[in-house]
Order: sequence, then structure tokens, then C-alpha cells
Amino acid sequence: MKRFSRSDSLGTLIPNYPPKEEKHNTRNNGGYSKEFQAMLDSYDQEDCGEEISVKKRRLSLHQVKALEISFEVENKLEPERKVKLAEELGLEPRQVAIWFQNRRARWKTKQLERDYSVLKADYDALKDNYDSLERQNKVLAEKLKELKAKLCRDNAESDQSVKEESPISVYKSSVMEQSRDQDLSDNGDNAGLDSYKDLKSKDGSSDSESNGAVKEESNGNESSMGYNGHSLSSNSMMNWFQLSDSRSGIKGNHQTQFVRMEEQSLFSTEESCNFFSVDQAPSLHW
DNA sequence: TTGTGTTTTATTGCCTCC
DNA sequence: GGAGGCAATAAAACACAA
Repeated sequence: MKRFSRSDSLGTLIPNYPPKEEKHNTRNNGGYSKEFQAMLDSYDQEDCGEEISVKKRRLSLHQVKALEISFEVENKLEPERKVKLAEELGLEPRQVAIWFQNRRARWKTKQLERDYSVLKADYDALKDNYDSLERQNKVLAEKLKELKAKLCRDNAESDQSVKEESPISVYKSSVMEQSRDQDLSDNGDNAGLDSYKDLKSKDGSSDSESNGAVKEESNGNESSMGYNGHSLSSNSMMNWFQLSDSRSGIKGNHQTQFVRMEEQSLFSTEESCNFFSVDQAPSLHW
């Protein structure tokens, strides 16, 4: 790699770096004074071979502006452009190269800061959205809880009104219990639905009739049915929900996932009683 | 005036490309 | 192996508060 001694650069060739007032002029007036610039030029033209005191020299505003404009056009420096710029600005090509290098480093730092700001804004927006959805979710869960409690109360009232059950209900009860046992031993997602279909085929009844049977059993024989509250497996519950979805025209995984989530957060508690003992429970709309 | 933090210019060492 | 780029760093220049 090419290495330069300190005496190679223009700035290092300048003894007696401009006095204070000259330095301030650099900032305030956009360049060195004519006298000082002439001195610089004279040093530029001289070929000082000997090592002299090492002082850094800041570029004039005019030089910096020209370099900035050139940088805007292209942040990489071809050799021809470097030499041309150096000649135009009265600088060493090496100085121009160093200036571009440092400028690229500054640009990169700024770019990283900008990228960080954009990412942070995205993150904040996403977090706000998440928090909002979480609040919504809590409100909906609360509503669901209330509805469930209301259903429990309604069931309790209807239970009292039923005095006895018919012989056909006893038969259906035993059949459904068999079906439930089979369901418990089956991990498939459609196990509950299959049981339901089996029951239908055995029973030979229509949907409404089956619902009626469920209703009958839930009302009159809760303990033997096992379709109420905690005695029902989560799979069965899921399947009833899926059945409900398919009937009510709700498609896709989102609904199913939502039901699963609600099932976990709500149906595992003591409060989840007799939810499916209600006639229209499987077709409940959310 | 001085201490301190920031900016700018320049150097060094390493890496990649031709 | 030379040229050039980059990251890390030094050091001078500069800004500013106390």
C-alpha cells in the first residue's frame, strides 16, 4: 500500500498555521484571507523536502463545498476525478482521497442512525398495534365470560323445569357415552365430528333431532352424558366448535385458533359449566 | 482562561481486487 | 505486489460552558 510521510500532505507543509483571526475567518467568512491563501499557494508551489512542524490545516469552506458537491454526484473517487479536483482546489490528491474516505465514514454513520430511527418507528407502531389488540382481546374475553355465566343461569332454570326423561333419551344417552369414550381415545381433530356423525347414523335422526337429543340429555342426564363442563375432553370441545364453524359458514384457521385460545383461557376454569348443554351451543356465533 | 466534548484531518494496519 | 477501501485511532482545531 502506498504510504505517505507526513511531509507529503499540503497541510504539513504549512508552518505557522494561520493565526487565530485567520482561523475564525475560515468559519465566519467562508475561506482564508487573501493574504493567507496566497501564503498557502506559495507553499503549494514550493517543493519543501525537509520535515517541518506537523500542523493540521482545515480545508476552506469553498474547498469543503466543492468536495461536498462532488461527493453528492459520486461518493467514490476515480483517479482522474481525484487529480482534477485536487488541481481545482489547490489540494494534494491524497488529501482529496482522505477527505472522501472520511466523508464516506460520516455518511455511513448517519445512514446507520437513519436506519435505526426507521426501525425504531416501525417497532413502536407494531407495539402500539399489539397493545391495542391485547386490550381488545381482554374486552372480548370478558364479554364471553359474561355470556357464559348467563347461559349457566339459563340452564339452571331449565333444569328445574324438567321432571323426568323419556326411555328413548336413556338409549341415546348410552350410545353417546360410547361415542364419547371412543372420542377420548382418539387424538384426531375430527374425532368429535365423527362421533357426532356416528351418532347421527345410528340414530337415523336429522341435525335438529340430534341437537334435540343433546339438549334432552344435557337437561336430564348431565352426569351420564359427560358433555358438560370439565368432563368433556378438549378435543371434543374443539370439534364441536369446528362443527359450529362449518355450519355457520366460518372458514379458515383464524377462527379455529381463536376458539382454541379462548378454550384455553376460559374453559379450563371452574366457571365453564354446561356450555354445550345448551341447544344452540354448537352454532354459537362469536 | 481553561477544561471538556465534538469535529475534522490524517495515519496505520488490514483486506480485497486486479 | 501495488492500488485503493475501510475501521480504528491519533491529534489538531474548534465550540462552549463555567
